[in-house]
Amino acid sequence: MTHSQQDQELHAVTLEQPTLAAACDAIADGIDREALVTVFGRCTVEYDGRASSTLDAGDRHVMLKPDGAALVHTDEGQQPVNWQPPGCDHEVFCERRDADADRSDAAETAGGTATETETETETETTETLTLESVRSTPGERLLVRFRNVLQVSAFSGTDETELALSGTEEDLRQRLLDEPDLLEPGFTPLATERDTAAGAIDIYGEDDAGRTVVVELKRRRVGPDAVSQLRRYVDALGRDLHADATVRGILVAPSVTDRAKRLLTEHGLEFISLEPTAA
Amino acid sequence: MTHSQQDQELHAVTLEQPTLAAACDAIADGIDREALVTVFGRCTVEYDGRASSTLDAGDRHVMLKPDGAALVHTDEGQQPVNWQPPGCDHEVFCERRDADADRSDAAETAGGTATETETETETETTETLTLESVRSTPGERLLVRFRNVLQVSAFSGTDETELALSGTEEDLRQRLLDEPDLLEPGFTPLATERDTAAGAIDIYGEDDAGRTVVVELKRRRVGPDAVSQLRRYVDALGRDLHADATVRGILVAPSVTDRAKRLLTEHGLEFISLEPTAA
DNA sequence: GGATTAATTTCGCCG
DNA sequence: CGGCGAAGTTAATCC
Repeated sequence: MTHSQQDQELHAVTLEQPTLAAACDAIADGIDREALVTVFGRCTVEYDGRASSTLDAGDRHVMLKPDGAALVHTDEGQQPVNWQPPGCDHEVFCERRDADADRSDAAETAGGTATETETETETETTETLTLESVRSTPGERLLVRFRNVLQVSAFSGTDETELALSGTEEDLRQRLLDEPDLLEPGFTPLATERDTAAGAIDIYGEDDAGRTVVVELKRRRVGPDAVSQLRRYVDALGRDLHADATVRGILVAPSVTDRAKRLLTEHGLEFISLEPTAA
Repeated sequence: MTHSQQDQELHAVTLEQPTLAAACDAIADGIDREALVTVFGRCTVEYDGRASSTLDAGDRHVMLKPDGAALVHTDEGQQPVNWQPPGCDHEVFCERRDADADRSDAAETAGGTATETETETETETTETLTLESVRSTPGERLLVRFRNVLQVSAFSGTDETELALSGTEEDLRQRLLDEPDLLEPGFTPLATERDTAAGAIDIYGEDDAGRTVVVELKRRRVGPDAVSQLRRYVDALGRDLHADATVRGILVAPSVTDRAKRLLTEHGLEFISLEPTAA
């Protein structure tokens, strides 16, 4: 438990307004030490892998995690504008680079007089700091190129705790298994995750008349997709069992949309309103 | 265009090892100035809203965005361990708080001698820095309580750019519309997003024999859910049109899983392999 | 590693 | 604001 405790000791190293070379060293050191590294500054971003994307120059916050994840955040949105999943190798390097290569904010100079001769034809070279995160299976690559870095930080710490979450579909399942009458009086659960040719049924059981019941659980209000899912299981189970067997399909969720309600009716399926947690 | 340019000028303010009071002031100031604020330190996290969760003390990186988003990141994973969507109000305050309230790392003291009398019964009060992000519709609240703050930063900048992304389902749709023969010779697209009682069809058209065709597009390998979706649209369209109309359903994707293939066959649906981008 | 499905999914579009 | 479906979804679980 105490091995490499020094590496995980809580501390943070920060550089403000560093030169690109100094930023590069600090980032490389942070990656080596398996710290959580953040970089803030003006950058462009390129991604290529499952899809492809480019992002022109803007001010963004980049986070490199020791597990290989990379996150590029703008000042808006919960989701990063670009990212890389855990399992990547992070690299950082400085290079002299032709400034014309990413002239992303040069377009704003429109409307000038025709006599303007300020078209910059000389090849300005600028130093650039590049972050590269690569993984395979599937092969994908993220490139973040900074021309200005305002801050670099490397954070170390420990987090051995696990999130305790309630209100999930699993909670709803337990609630129904603990009190099957919540579905309807006489319902008897026989199996969970029962496999069919179309996938696994959440709860498989029978009603008080001995009819087979397929229960599909959703932790929140459901739409047409959940109805299709239930229908798929009912169909498959009907095929798996004797052809003449009656199979009831019951969707359990807090509520359904109108369209879902209609689809349920069309296919002879039922709905029971129930939430993951009581009260 | 130049209004409040000073507010958006690129800069970063950082405090290292601040007192909780100083951290509180800096965070409050950053929120006021609509900066992107980050806090690193040891904290506990509570969430209550669409679900509920608690997280014991650990070292984490918290980001507060000016649009109201909040992100709590550990050193692992692409996803934040806790978060709040855009649209929240961020608040920060310091308070003296009973240390027993969250004694989350006191459990590690096991294995001591039986004569230990160090059980801290005196009520230690500790100053605590609390971040609170709240929104309504749906009502949900995130609480992050720090007992130590190692760093606070406030970042300002501009990002007017938009991500240019390719390899999406929209690309696949355009590819098929530009060259309908990629589906099959003689296919004629008639509409996109054609509405049915079960939802909108990606591409609606007819084959060279005049039969109605429903095309469902997926940018990547598909499983049973996509087959269900296609089936839903074919069923609905069959109901919408004359009862005797023949409706073909074609799934277009790079590939399908075995189970999906089986479901397609069972329901008389077809599959064409095609990727979002050529080559 | 692939398949399947949940998720505090998030996000965008549209009525 | 709610409904609906895509997403470079991510993440967990099972095989």
